[in-house]
Amino acid sequence: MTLRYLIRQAVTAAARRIAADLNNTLPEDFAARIDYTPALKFGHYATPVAMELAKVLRQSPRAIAQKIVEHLVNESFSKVEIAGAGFINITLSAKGIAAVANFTNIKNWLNANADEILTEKIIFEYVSANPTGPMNIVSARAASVGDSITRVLGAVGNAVFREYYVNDYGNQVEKLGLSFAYRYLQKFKSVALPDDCYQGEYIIEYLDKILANDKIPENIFLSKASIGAFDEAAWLKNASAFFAPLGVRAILKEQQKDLQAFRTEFDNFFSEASLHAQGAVMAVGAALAERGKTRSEDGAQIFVSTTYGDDKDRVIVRSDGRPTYLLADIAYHADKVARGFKKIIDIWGPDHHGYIARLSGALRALGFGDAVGEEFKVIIAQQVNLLENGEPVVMSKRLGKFQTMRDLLEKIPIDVCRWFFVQRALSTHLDFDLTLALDQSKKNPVYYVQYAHARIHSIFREANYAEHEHHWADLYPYYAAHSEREELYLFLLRFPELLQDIARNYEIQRLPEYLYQVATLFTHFYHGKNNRIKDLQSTNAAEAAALLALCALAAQVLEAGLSLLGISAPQEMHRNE
RNA sequence: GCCCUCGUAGCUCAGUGGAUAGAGCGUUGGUCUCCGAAGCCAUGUGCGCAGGUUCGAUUCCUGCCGAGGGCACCA
Repeated sequence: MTLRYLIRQAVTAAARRIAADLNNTLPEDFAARIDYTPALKFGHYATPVAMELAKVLRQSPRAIAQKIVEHLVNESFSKVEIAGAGFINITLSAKGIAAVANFTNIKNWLNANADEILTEKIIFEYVSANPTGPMNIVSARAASVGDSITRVLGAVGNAVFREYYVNDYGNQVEKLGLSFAYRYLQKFKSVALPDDCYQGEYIIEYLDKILANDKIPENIFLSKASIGAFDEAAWLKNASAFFAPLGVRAILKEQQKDLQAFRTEFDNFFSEASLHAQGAVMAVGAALAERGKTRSEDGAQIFVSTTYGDDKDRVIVRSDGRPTYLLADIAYHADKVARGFKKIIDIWGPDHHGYIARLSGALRALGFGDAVGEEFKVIIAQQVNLLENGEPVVMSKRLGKFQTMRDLLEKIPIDVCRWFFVQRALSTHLDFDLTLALDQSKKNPVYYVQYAHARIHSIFREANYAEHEHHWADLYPYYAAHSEREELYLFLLRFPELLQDIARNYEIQRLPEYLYQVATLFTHFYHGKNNRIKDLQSTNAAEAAALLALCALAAQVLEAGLSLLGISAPQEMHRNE
């Protein structure tokens, strides 16, 4: 249980009783909002519930607050008072804190709090870059954020399945095959690469690997002899079809390597082509038609997405009979529903935001979302601007400039990359300052947080402390009334509350913010005159032990938090100069 | 034309509708006989403009101004 949960239960119960006394009933899902106080002098937590209920209960906020305060006489609270227009400020007693802090290890505590939020079977799709080239910086951002959010979702008790959708079907793949074919042909003949082919040099690298490792069929294989007289158009067609799947495979493999280097794991790579092969794509089109959600126009089949708030209806089967990408995507998401997921969350690139209305409309047309607890959510990953010395970096590989996820990783340490990407809300444009990430590394927030963690371990070394279990529930008397200790301790106890919030709103940027604050509060504690553990060890061993336990809690929170962000928590820091 | 994101301190940005709006960088000045100075302390008259909803708006809604991105029977 978390402190906030304890208070919410008590305040909500009090509010219900007061409403009942006034012959009023609060909605079933009513729960009092519990906030943090701006400063400890106001208490530990605060609730504006009296002000929120003033209208519905037809009483003044202060009158309601007064009644709630009377109902909150409870051994868990040492002080409950009204402030301002009707805030109720709550100070927990040592007993109340002990009841919550009765864990001996932060990870056990996180697991024990799973009942405080709705835990669901979630499928989380992110990155899903086209298998037609190296991954770009937005993919790196989506990888960092998506991976961290899934770790948080898991940490608070959800079953999360991480999936990557591979667009290994359609025009783009055909173009990829054609690009390989032309690059192969170019080895024997001077021929220009068509404009609609992938221009990147990486195609040649992958081609050379394929030529070296795969068996090339006779009708595809080229030599100086065969190049003399042959049907180039026919050959291009065959060669494209041959190279396309091999190209996809090779590129996907490289993407997976990059993702691993980015400390991003997936449970599954889902092939779009497999949906087409099963007939699932056309089947879902038929399902939409059966439900009366489509119409025909010029031989094309059109999904009436305007019924669901879209700007215009969308083609799902072209007039030539081929399905559009949208229909495949609908089939893919219908497949997620069929697999039993209750929450479907996607991170998409900035060019896909127009797709949200039509896809969520299609899911609703198919019946998903009618049941309580079913949810489809799309988070748009906005673009990333790379800056160097304050100037935008031109995104052109041809000019030898910076562009890919791998380029980034080669230049910037992974811990810094991950931190920078999760530091800002995914839905906002991000300026990634390479100069700041590198040159000002000493002022880099990620190092500040890691440094705090390393410093705790330095204390452990100095104090000859061996890590073991602690019973923090009994130690609050050592922390109360010492502002640096108490602020640190109470802030650390918010950790699971924060993770629950992130699991609900996906705002991962709050985690680095919190960790930075933990590092700051720890540093304040560390510099406190009465907090010198080394001195206390000879004068008051029990107090020294209590402070070591506080340090251990801080270290556990920092380590757990950094780990959720895919960032290392070193026990010693070394400058690279 | 429509859609998305964003206008908060000199700069980069926090701030799930609440009590004196916060950090970092930069500036200036202090600070290592002391568990790590990647630290600490001091130093600041800022929510683009106009309405609306609300007991209460930086936060939600509408309009305007400004910045960036996106709008296929491509994927």
